[in-house]
Amino acid sequence: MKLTRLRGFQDYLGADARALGMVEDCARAMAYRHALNEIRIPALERIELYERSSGETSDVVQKQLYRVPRASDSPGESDQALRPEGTPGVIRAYLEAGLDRGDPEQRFFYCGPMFRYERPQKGRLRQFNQFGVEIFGRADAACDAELIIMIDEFRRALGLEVRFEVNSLGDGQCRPAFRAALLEWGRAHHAELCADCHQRLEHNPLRLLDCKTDAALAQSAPSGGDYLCAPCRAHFATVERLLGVAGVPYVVNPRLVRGLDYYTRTTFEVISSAVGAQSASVAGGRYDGLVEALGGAAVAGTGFAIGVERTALALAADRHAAGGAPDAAIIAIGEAAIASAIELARELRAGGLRIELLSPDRAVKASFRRADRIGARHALILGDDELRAGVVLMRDLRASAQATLPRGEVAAALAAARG
RNA sequence: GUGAGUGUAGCUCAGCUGGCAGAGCACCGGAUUGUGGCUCCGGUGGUCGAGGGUUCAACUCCCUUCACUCACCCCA
Repeated sequence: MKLTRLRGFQDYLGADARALGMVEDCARAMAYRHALNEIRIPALERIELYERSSGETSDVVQKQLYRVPRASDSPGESDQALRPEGTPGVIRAYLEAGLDRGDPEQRFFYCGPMFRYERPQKGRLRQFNQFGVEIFGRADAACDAELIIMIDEFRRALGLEVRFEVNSLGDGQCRPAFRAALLEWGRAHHAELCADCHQRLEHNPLRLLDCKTDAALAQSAPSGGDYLCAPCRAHFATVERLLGVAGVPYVVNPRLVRGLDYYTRTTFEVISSAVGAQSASVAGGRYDGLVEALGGAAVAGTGFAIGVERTALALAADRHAAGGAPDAAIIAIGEAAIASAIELARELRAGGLRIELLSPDRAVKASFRRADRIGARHALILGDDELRAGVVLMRDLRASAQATLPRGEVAAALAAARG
């Protein structure tokens, strides 16, 4: 029996871990600029929360939920699950704080791990991180546009080339007609549809539109845009106009759909190439019916979630290859020098420098090799001679030059070398 | 849940028609007793995923199984 990580769970080391940190840092900076407030919510919630937001019969609740027992000695039916996404938990917290009746307009962001029991593939793990934004109490199209513009700023900061796809799903007024038209079309073409589409016809007719088996056939299906009512049409037109003014490079994809009824109007995804088939690195949209469906007041909602790992996959390697390297590695030689080296390290770190104190057990030659290996810009040698004279031997490992400096001048010299 | 591909050193991989288990990188040491990278020399490191079968002989062929990867499904 080997102790390996579980299927669908991942370790991140070195540059891979730095890439995730970079994505999260960038997203936090974006959230700060847009005056969003952090919300921290539990990873474990009642299963009922997800049953009510996604539907008891949905695949998500039926098959993909990580159900956990209350305690190891209480077998039987579990009523709690690890969160598969952030939105229901955020709404639950929003309602529990009474904000829907007190102060309904709220702007939140959150970041953390989500869990879905699925077959892993590229860009799809059983534990993954999402950076999410949820805005409540804003029904206007400007809010939808600003969310997409926010993501555009985020991806530009990371230097990512992506494609924005947007669509409008309509609302309770106009969607039923579209759905009915799709059903009718599906029944008329029943013989031509693939086996998967026969399932979709029963459970989720909107998904007929993104069939991969016969994309040409799906093209001939009714298009949602033709069924939008006047208010939905106006809303979407405003979103498009504002995106155009902001210079967001988007395309309208009429086949971009969501399965559940509380999704309304604007929906969007950010598509990254080089991520594999799971190419949507950000997904979001308007969900005006969801707060009410979870027992709150009729408050509009809109938001998105960034897939942190998927975004990191799309990052160019050179964006995060460096960054872990210390300004200096300290090599202490001899018993007396160790305490002094620790003190030197403290002084330098206090000045904001990145310092690694190497093991004094290693041979000097091996210490230099180590300093080089971890990418240290400098090696600082502290032995009996230097100790006596109150100096440090500072070697520039890139330039292969070295000089003896008074201890007090080392920090400034290292900072200067940072450039 | 379905399909395909891949499992050999820490990593990336080679291994022919079945005949001694290999390379590069990494790591450790030496050439250089307080000086890295480059070079040279040496060394550590193997359940060939696992189990079974065929054979004088299996990393190699056959069966089973497990794991990983990609894709489908799904994607709230």
